[in-house]
Amino acid sequence: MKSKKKIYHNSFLLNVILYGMILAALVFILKYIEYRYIVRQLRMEVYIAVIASLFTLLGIWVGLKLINRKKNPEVGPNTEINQTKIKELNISKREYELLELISKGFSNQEIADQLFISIPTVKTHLSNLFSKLNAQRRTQAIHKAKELKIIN
Amino acid sequence: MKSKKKIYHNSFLLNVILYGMILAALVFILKYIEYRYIVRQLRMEVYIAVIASLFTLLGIWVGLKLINRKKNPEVGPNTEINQTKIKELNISKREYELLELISKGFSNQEIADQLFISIPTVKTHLSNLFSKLNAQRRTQAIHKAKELKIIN
DNA sequence: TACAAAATAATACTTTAGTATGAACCTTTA
DNA sequence: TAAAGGTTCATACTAAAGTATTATTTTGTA
Repeated sequence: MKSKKKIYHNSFLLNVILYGMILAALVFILKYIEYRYIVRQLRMEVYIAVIASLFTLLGIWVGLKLINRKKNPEVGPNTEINQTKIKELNISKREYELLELISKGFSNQEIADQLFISIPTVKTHLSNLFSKLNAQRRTQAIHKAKELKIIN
Repeated sequence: MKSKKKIYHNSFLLNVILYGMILAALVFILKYIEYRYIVRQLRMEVYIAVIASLFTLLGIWVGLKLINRKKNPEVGPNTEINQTKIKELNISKREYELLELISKGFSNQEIADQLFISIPTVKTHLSNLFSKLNAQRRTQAIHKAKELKIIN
């Protein structure tokens, strides 16, 4: 969390510096054009058009950067998990853990191995979970859990 | 599909017209400022700064509009179904139907009843489906199918 | 400390799920 | 028409999954 925020902040600073440098470059270019056009006594309109175009492009670039900063946080199809519902259904920590594992397609044996518990224990947890979710099968439990937004 | 494209096209035209009008307004403002500053013999830099600021803002606005056009299509939590992958895996129509049903938590018996077929037929279809998805269990098949974005 | 809830486990059993094999029946297409 | 692919079904298994009951151990908390 903290490191993520820091990175964000740094990239923001970086962009500000980049923006400043590009601005400086533009001012330099403008000054150069100004010098040439004043010396040659060309039409003012051309000068204005160049300035307008350059800064419009700069604005577009800044606009895109701004949007990207807003877009990143909403990336990811993962729906927010409904913690309230989990507590409402009295689903324990361990039961929820098992729920996540069956949703990933693991068998009772695989779950037992991963959590260092016996198969009977896995079955007990799942049996309790199913009754809390009012499900008869693990597939049904997974489906209901997703509809209730308690898993992704 | 077609109506959606039309709406898109129309809103694009609308934005172009809006952009044109704002551009015209800006040019008018510029001309006014030009007139005043030339008449009063003020410094060129101030004039340039005003132009640059205005067109930068214009650019930001255009940039935002461009991004919004790209952002809208990705609205909606339902992921697009990967039809190509389904064909790649040689999953038949019936097999896909069964896949959808097991993902909704139905048992073989319930599926047989819904589709007016026998349980052995359900098992045959699922067995073939599992081998195509390289899955050992229905829960695993569901999980893999979701990862491959062939079901929601 | 004592109590409640949670986690763990075992046994015995029933029910589903999944595999393997073979076969009949339709369409579609070469 | 013959071949191919898809759908259907059956039998006979094996392997998981799920239920019910009972019981021990942890753990958090009044």
